[in-house]
Amino acid sequence: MTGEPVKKRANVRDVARAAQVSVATVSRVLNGGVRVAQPTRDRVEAAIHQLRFVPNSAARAMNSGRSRLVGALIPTLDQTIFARFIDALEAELDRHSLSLTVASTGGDPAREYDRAAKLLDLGVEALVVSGITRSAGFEALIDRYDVPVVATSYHDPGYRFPTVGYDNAAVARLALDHLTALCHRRIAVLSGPTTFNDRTRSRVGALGTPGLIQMSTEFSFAGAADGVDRLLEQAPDLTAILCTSDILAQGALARLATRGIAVPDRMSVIGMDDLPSSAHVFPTLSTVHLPAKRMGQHTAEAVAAWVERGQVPPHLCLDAYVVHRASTRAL
Amino acid sequence: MTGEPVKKRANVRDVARAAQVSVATVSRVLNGGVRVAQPTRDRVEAAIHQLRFVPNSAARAMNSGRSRLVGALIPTLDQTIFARFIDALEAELDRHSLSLTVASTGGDPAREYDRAAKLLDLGVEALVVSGITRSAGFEALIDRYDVPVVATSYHDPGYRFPTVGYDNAAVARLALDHLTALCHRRIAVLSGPTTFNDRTRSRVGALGTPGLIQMSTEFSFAGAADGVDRLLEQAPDLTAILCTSDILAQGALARLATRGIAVPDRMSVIGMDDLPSSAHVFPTLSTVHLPAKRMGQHTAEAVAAWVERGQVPPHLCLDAYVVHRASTRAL
DNA sequence: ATGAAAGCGCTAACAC
DNA sequence: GTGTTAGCGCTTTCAT
Repeated sequence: MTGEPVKKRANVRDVARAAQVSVATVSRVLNGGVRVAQPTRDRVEAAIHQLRFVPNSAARAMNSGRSRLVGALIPTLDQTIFARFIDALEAELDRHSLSLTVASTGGDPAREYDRAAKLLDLGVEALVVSGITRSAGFEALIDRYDVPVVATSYHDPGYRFPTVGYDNAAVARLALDHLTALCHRRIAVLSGPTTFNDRTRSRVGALGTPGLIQMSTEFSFAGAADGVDRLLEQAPDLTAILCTSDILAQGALARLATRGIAVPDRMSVIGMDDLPSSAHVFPTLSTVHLPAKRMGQHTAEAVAAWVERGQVPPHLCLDAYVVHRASTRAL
Repeated sequence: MTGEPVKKRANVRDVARAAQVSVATVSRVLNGGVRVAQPTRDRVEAAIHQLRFVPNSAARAMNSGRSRLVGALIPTLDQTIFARFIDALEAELDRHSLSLTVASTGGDPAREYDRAAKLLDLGVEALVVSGITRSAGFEALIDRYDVPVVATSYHDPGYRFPTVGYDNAAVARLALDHLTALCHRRIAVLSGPTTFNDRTRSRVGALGTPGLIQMSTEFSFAGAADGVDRLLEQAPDLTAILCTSDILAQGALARLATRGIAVPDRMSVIGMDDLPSSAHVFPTLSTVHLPAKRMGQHTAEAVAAWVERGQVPPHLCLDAYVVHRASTRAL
């Protein structure tokens, strides 16, 4: 058996030969910018198509120092609000010919550090992270690799890395104002754990009004159900529950329904996030709209401007607003 | 100003020099396998730590032909069931030191082709796709790059690429059997669009029982609401609605609540997917559990075995089962 | 405008 | 066991 001539992928050399030019010229037409005579360029392009040539991205990355890879460190994909963000981020990065590599951290700074290191070793050109709480070594890591970092889901002009997100404290106040404007006074705040979660912490922290009952539970539907039970036991005369996320609010809604407590007649409920489902649960959920999709797009723009043109993006505060639906009403 | 000596990243050569060995030896300790004398290895490792050496992955990829990158083409991240899958896939791939690069296709084969081509150019070692419907050129593309492909969310032993998923037809029948066992006879099937979606098509197709009313709507809460309205108009004597996904079922539940139709007293509703939220909506949703998380783990294992050891994975059918909750009951 | 040639950082033959 | 050396496929000076 004569070994069949394994048809290898064409490389610049093959293209150069076919187009009767040098590899440098091939490289020039590959990467725009430089001027190449039209006839020459045509010949090269013909050869590229004919040989089905596709530049090897590892080789390209090695020489140019550009991997066209962006890494995203998210607490979890398994949560609508982050998934929406990532979905939009990916779509927009693609428009800049950048690919998105994801890594989940479980919201744990130590894991974030590990995964960041791996992503950096992989050669990502930029990192997208969530919130502003970092592990100790993170900044040193970034300094070492000298790579752009954009922090999301949070707006903090004082943060070392550019932030693209919302003012979580303001978001919480928006929800509270909505309830107080509806004359509610006996209000409870139902939140997820604040450990490791600066977004939740900011939201809860902004609600330091005396008279508010705070309740922290596991971040899940089940957690919300449990939280509602404990809340009702502790303060039977409650008239409104402010949840720091729609997941919690939806869980609370379901629990209240089970317990036969009419919403909004006997209890008002408001969430934050404005998940797509929130407009369709029963009763439809009043909430603070957070532009996760736009955040993904803006983040992609910020990253692209930074890696493509070296423009460090400004901090960006996306605005949130209350969506008044059926789960809240005036007392 | 004398240009500050920009401290470049150390490379194998630097390590070799520091450890007083050759680059080949450094490479050997970097990639296990070959035997290196312990004292030598110790010296090399010391040098690596001291110089904070991290192998350049582009260079490594170029020489070894291994990028350690896996690409996933999903219809959308912005849907819990896919997000859960990706979350698990990513976590498990990480355990094999593989990174996950995602690309969303919107469920459109043409876009899938485009994104696949980009991912392949990027140098991914394997591709994870959803379902078994591919664009015309897809297979040719795969042949050209000769890269492993694993199809998910679908089990079809006859498919060209290994599938890891569930038997969608059986899943649908499970739901139908549940309803008929509860003596329901006037049953409607509410599904999303079947164009481009072979999973939905299989589910609906398996339900060819005469007497079933089929209704296709947009895949969303709003679509479900609309579908319920049309269904009720068309067949007021309906006693059960079988939805091809929990999203649709939850939308139906909300709509029925709005219309004052008691579930399950006047209408039973069953979904498919078993989203985490389904156990907590009101009433809790009966559904067919689909192991999205386990699918992610198995898919990662299949991919890893293939790229690491050349083992083409077998088709895998994960089992689904009915979860009987409060939204269905016997007539 | 184009070509020649020098690497980029690493792996893998092949030698000793 | 360890070292030498030749590339991998591309980008990038530097000539011409």
